[in-house]
Amino acid sequence: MMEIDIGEVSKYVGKIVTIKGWLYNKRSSGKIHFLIIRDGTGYIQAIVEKKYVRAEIFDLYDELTLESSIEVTGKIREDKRSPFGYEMDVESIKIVHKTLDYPISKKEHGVGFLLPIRHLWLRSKKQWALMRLRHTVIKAIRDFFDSRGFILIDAPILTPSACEGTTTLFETEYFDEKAYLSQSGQLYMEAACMAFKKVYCFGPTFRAEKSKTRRHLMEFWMIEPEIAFANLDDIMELSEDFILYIIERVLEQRREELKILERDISRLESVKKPFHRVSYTEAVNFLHKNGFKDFPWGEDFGTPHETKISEAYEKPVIVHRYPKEAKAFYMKEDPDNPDVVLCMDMLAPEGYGEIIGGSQREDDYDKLLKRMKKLNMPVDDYKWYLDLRKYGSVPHSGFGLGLERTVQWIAGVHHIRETIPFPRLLEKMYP
RNA sequence: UCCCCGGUAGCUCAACAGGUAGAGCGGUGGGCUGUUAACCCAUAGGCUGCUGGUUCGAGUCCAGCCCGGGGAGCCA
Repeated sequence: MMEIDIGEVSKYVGKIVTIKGWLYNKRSSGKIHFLIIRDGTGYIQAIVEKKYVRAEIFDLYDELTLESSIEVTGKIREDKRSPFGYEMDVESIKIVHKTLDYPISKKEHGVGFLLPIRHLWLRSKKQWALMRLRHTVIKAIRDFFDSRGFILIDAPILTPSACEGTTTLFETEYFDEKAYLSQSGQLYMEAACMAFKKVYCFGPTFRAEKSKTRRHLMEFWMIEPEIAFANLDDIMELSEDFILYIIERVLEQRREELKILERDISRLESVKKPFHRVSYTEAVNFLHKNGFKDFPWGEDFGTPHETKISEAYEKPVIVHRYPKEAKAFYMKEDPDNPDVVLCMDMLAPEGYGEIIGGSQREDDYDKLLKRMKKLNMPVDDYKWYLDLRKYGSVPHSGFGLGLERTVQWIAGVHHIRETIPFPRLLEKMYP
């Protein structure tokens, strides 16, 4: 008997095949039973009619509980009445393992209930769609950089000190030394781009901030490209192409999943080049006219400000050239205005917040050293980083994209915790 | 750390102005030959988060505590 994946069912119309999976739902009208089966690759409705199958097969319906693992054999048929377009006329059913008291029912559940059973929640249809979407976003990210000649350079996860010095880090032990879980691979990418020109890293990132919002995770995945001889304009351009590439791929390959997620696809289709670009100063003027008339120039934007700015546009918006004092030490001063630095943030539309943060890096040894000293940074720990400005320093730029924030926006889900298989939340890491 | 909201059946929620604790789903038993979170009938299931207070009477009002949620800060 031919065994198939449900995802390939359209190739087997008229054939008798076996499907191995789990019972997702069942319904009955007495002499006809409907079994909704999922196997991880898709969903199909299987029909068990009393007049066509042996009594012991027909009666198995009563024993079948939701999420029991089963093997079903029958003929595949196209049928508009099926919620999935295809059906199987069942000839035989084998119960592999009978599930008792599966906790997730067909009605809605709250997160307090679902999070501790994330290992089971992943089987639900919305989570199925989300993880498949996430997979495609990751694949698109790798293909984008690969197709443009970038080299993947993995950054270390155990690091001796903070990269940016602002966020709280997870501390651990490295033999007799203190070590921290990486909060960014950027500094290492700066070293790597001097060896490979165009590089990127894609790995987990850890931030021990006590953030308790629907946009924060303690552990998330970040993609950080870094390019030698690139300036701020170059990476703004790159970030646009990058986001467009991801959106196009998702629209091409994940229509079904977006439908399950009830995503308004027109919002994604309207994302076209060029994105809106505004300077920090222009954004502050905008805020002054839109409900934040006392916002002081020089302060970093908070969430309400970012939301206000992003809601003014139907596409992502890039805000560039923030005040120097509000930004990280490594950002290059704007030669046209020493109060601002050559940096950029990309804000997703619909209030999903910052998905990209990037900058041109300070490439002047003396200026960087002076800045680090002014901020009381442990300069000795950064000797290797300063070396990059000592031996053939060049202008270089890069940015970081938050994978889960991007998936959250594309999928249109309310909370970021659903965009990663096993979310690490504030004081919560089970399962 | 601060602010706001919540905690009632296994789950999701209701209970007006303080007056015997309710529904849907899930469970159990029965029915139905095209169901779409199927539906119909019957049935079991409760220390209303905890402690104390006000009251003839508290799920409801008050105080304290515990737990959960999401918002600020910080960021992707």
